[in-house]
Amino acid sequence: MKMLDIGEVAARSGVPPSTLRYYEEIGLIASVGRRGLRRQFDLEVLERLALIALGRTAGFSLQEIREIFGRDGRCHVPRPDLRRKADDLDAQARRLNALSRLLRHVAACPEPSQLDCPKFRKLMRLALRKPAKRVA
Amino acid sequence: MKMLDIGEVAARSGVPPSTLRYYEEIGLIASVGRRGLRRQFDLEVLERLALIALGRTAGFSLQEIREIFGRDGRCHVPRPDLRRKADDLDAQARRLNALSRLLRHVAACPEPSQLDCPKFRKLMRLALRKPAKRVA
DNA sequence: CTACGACTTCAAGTCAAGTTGAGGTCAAGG
DNA sequence: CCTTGACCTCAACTTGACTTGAAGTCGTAG
Repeated sequence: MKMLDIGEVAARSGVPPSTLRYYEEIGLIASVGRRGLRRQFDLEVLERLALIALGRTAGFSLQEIREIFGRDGRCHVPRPDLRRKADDLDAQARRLNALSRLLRHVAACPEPSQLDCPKFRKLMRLALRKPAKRVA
Repeated sequence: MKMLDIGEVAARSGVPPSTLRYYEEIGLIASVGRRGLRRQFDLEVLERLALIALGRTAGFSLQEIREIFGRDGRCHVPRPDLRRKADDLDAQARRLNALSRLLRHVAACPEPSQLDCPKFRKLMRLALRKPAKRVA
């Protein structure tokens, strides 16, 4: 089985070695062993890192990600919680879309102050539906 | 014109007074004056706070938010940048949707280890399209 | 008048998520 | 043999976003 040095993992994933060590320290990834001092990773870690990056951009903390994609590739979160998180993500996605439309409108609108533009205000009310609450 | 004490703003917005002072300090919101020592805010600040919350959950830093919805309600970001940010938001929204589907699948899938499930792997590849890059 | 509660400032503390640096190990090449 | 480069550890530092605490200032109610 092909093993990767930390440098290789860094090169392929774009995640710096210092961060990979940190992630290992907090139990977010695992090396499969050492060769001398050097950590060896197998290719699977790359998928895991991609998933971690994804979770991060979705606003999950590293702790949450560890829970959701717990070491051993198994998920230790009860199913209803997962579905709730999925709902949160959907709501969040809708907010992002609304914000996106808002930004596009700002980019296009000639109105001197945005707050004076009725379309802006309408888009904003729309973006603010679902009061933007962080859910741990 | 109705003015609000910091405590009222906190009560109506859910943002604690300490945070409101902090936001004022970094120029993210402005009070319209003082009565004695006390900051007075007008109602507009509530909309601004909602917008800030929205921006935060979209992953913008407070600095970015300040640029985008710059003091005076005007935006000081060049239009192409705004459109680029909007594109980022759309991409991000798509990733969130993919992640949501992934979570829902995990909640439903009986496969002992997710990595063994072909549907999981497919959803994951899908979620990972657009390599999840943070754009300042 | 004075006590209370809601505010004020300012400095320091906290937390997550890393990064940086000093000093050490090891294998391979010249 | 000895240098070089890639790795190692561990502690300390950084940044962003707040929070906390001590000490002080108001204005209104009793």
